[in-house]
Amino acid sequence: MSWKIKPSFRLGRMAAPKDPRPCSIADALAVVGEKYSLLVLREVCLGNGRFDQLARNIGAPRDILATRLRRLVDAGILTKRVYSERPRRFEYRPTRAGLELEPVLMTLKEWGDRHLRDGVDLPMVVEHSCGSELVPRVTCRACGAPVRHEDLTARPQSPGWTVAGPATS
Amino acid sequence: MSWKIKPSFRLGRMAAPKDPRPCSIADALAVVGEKYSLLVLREVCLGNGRFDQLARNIGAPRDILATRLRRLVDAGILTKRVYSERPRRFEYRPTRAGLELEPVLMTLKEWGDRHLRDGVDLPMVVEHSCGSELVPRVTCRACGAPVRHEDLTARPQSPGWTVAGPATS
DNA sequence: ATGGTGAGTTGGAAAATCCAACTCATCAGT
DNA sequence: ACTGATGAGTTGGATTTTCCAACTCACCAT
Repeated sequence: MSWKIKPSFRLGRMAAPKDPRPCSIADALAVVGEKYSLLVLREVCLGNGRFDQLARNIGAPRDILATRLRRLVDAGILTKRVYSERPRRFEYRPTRAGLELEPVLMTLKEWGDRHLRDGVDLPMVVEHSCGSELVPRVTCRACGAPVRHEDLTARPQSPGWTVAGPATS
Repeated sequence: MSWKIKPSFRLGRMAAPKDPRPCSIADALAVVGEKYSLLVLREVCLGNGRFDQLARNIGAPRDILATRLRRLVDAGILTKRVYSERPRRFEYRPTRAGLELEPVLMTLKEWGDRHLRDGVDLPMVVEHSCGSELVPRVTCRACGAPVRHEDLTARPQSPGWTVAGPATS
């Protein structure tokens, strides 16, 4: 019998690392990127923080929901608090860090409103304290201009970052 | 032998619908919420649109990556274009809709920078055309104020939306 | 004693992911 | 002509997650 040499060993090719880039996007997704996690946050931000409400409103299997809640509490995004002793009942609420994810949710919602709404059912309306409907816009903190792809340049200063220059279709 | 009656039938309890809420966040996540999808978008926005680059930079299994790319192309977020006949080679690029997800990415990145960076490896820097480092901020389009949870009120006008009032930890 | 609610847990089936290796076409070097 | 490399995937099998319905446990109401 003859041996087939593993191609990986023919030349000492390095094993590919899992996520080569030190990236806050990847890290954030590792925390809130699993299925249902952001929907949990949506509900919790709306004040619907009880297990059964969450299961119903999100449509998530109860066991999965339970593990997501554990994870989000561990990650410091949610807190679990007792709202009734005897019978013991709990409620999940967003922490500060959790609330600060709301802009992400709103930005995603706005994208969905523009690209995915079919005209049949209207998007939910969120009202801003200024009196008008909230249409979130992502701006540059320094100059205040809306963020558009054309205005961005990635600077690969941390090692592990290589870019090929801006891309447009 | 005695029958155990399914509790679901004891009282005519309605089967729980999958996602009861008509929600743009849920819809958006159905498109870009699967594992790796947003990382693909990150790379593609950086101009790294080739299969092997994507696989390396993201650390995704090649088969999964292939199905994600198909999905993102189908959803109109990416286009696949030939950059070389003979040998036939392809490249993925963001569409307009894809580019418009970049603010979501940047907002997520900013959250990660603030909450997840450990000080060991620095966050990647994105430069805005105004000259300073981009720190994205989500604002209300109407009044320009930064979006904070305290200033938001959900108006459940579409059916299926019930909220319990704002929540804070 | 029976039923209901809230917050989960359990067990088994179904689906998705992971991984290394394989394909196929083409080019580059010797 | 052969050997090796590159790009863009595909394939088969093991592992991990998800899904689902039912079950638990504690308490309250009738």
